Amino acid sequence: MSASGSELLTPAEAVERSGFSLDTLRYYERIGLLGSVQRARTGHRRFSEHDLAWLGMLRCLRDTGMPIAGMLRFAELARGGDGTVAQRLTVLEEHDAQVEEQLAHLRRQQEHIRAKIGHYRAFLHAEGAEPAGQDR
Amino acid sequence: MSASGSELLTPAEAVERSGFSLDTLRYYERIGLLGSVQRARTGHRRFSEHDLAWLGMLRCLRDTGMPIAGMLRFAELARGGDGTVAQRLTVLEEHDAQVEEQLAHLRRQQEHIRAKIGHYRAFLHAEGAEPAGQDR
DNA sequence: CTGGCAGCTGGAGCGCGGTCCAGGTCAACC
DNA sequence: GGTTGACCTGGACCGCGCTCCAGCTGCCAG
Repeated sequence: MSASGSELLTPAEAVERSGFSLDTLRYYERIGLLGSVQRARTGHRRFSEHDLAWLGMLRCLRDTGMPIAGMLRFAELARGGDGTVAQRLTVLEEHDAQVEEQLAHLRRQQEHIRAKIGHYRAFLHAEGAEPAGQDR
Repeated sequence: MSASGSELLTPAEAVERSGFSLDTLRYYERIGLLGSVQRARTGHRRFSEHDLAWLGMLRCLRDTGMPIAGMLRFAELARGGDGTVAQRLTVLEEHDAQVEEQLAHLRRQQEHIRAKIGHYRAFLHAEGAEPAGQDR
């Protein structure tokens, strides 16, 4: 706890830097995704760089489709300290595999979309070249 | 029993082939994503191959993150016939671009996850090699 | 004739992930 | 002293995309 007392961010700054809304930050704290945010004397939150880094991790997990329950599990492990690193590693490895699957699935579906696009283009091309009837 | 002068599928068959639940098929029909499914005399649905193909398209759009409202718009265009092909093409092209963004974003986030995994591995490695140290 | 089963309908309910709101506290500035 | 503005809290509410349910019909097997 040696931090230079000045590295703390106001809620507004944390919103800006994390990209989460203030409501979401409060929500995450409430459900335990974000532990023990410091407070100013007034009761206002003060986010540390550490908090911000953790929020970056949460964003990453969230954006790759991990549900809140999963993030919560990860958060609890993280609170468990160094002893849980192996478990956290496992969680991330499994999640990484799921992300890989997502990517593959997305690419496959994208191919279908592109095939359809090609089909539509061909149709329009044919129609333009051979105006079978009336325009417009 | 390849009866099938008409190739119509029962609800159960449609569920199996489309991968959507029966409730979802009914829901899609209700909200207008799936127009005019035929009925047997008993009132039971009979899905055509055409319906199944359309459901495939819907799955593709849904799985790539298009919201129901977007699919609905696409469905309405599709019901509009050949005259809407150009608009449908535009919709799909835009959607394809969004899928591309999703892919890029997912890949970026995956890199972060992998970096973290690397970090954890390094930690475990160091700990295993040099068990006496305390850190933090 | 009797069951059982597949499917029907309209409508209520759910899980997720936030988002919004009323009512209040402090600090600072005019 | 008064007003503004950032932030606080607990709890209600929301939009999405289904999912479930009660109560019913019709068909086929035994």
